[in-house]
Parts: sequence; structure tokens; C-alpha cells
Amino acid sequence: MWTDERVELLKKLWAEGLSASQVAKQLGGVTRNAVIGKVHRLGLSGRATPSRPARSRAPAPRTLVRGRPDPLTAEARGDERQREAAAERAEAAHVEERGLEPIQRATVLTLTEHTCKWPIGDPGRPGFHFCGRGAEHGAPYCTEHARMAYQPAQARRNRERDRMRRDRLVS
DNA sequence: CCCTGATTCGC
DNA sequence: GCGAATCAGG
Repeated sequence: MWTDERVELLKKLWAEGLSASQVAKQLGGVTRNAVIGKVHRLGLSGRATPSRPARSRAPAPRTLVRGRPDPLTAEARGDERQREAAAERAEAAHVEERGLEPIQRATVLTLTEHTCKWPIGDPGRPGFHFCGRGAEHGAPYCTEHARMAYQPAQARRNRERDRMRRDRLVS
């Protein structure tokens, strides 16, 4: 039901440029149709900032394929922004090299049941985002990041198993 | 297929 | 007034 509070929140989020479906998620308990309907009844249709379907503007300079950028170089200079940019370019090169689906820079608003939730960067810092690549239903990460997430544990288990075998041989 | 807002109309 | 169904489009 549309309480005064929820209407206010609707107005606020709508004014901020969130799409109807995004507003619906924030409010909870309503569909995007409900939001659109309410927006019209309130006479809020026709925004100054129409929401864009998050167009992927990625010029992607194709000049860095060969020269592998080195994050450590930037880090040594203490330049955080350059370090961040270098890390991103390294990721881009890695992605291109291995023919992976590019990272989708998901935000908390973009995440769904089938987007990879592998965090990239420091939470709270400007550049922070999630991987956002495709993930199977029920799986928190894409195949690449699932490997990163679970392989160490696997290796640990294997190490454990090997130690057990060795101990058994000794005794 | 994902998404966007707009409109209609039974409730 | 409400919002699901539907439409028209990106």
C-alpha cells in the first residue's frame, strides 16, 4: 500500500533517475508496473533525467594488447588512481588474452540472481564494483571467479589429504 | 533475452 | 486508486 513514506521515497528515487524496476526493488513488495502506475497518478511522468538502460560505453583503447601494464609500477609511485587504472588495464588484457566475457562493473543495484558477485576494489572507495559477469542460477560467482573462490580451499583439502597419507606411511 | 516507460481497464 | 497485462520500443 502507498503510505506517505513510501510515496515520498518513490518521489525521491524517481527524481534521482532510478528506473521503475529499480525503484520497485528499493521499495519492495511492489512491481515496476505498480511504480509506473503510481508515477503517472502522481503526475511525475516525463523526467528531466530519463533513465538510460545503462549503455555500455567502452571505447576500449586497443593499443595496449602487447605492453602488459604493471600495477606495481604505479603502486610504487603511490598514485592510487593510476594504480587502479593499471589494474583495470591488466584485467582487460587478461580478459582479452583468455577470451573471457568482459567484467560488467555491476553495482549493488545491478546485481541479480545470475550475476557474479565477486567484489572488485575496496568497498566504499569510488571505483568499487562487482564482477557482474554471468553466473548460473544459484551460483554466486562466474566460472572464473568460482575457480578463484573455491580452488584455494580445494588445494588446502588436497594438502591435508596428502599429509594424512604421508603420516600413515611413517607410522 | 535483457531492459525501458506508456496505456488500458477490471478490480 | 491500484496494478497486471499489454504495447511499443532500446
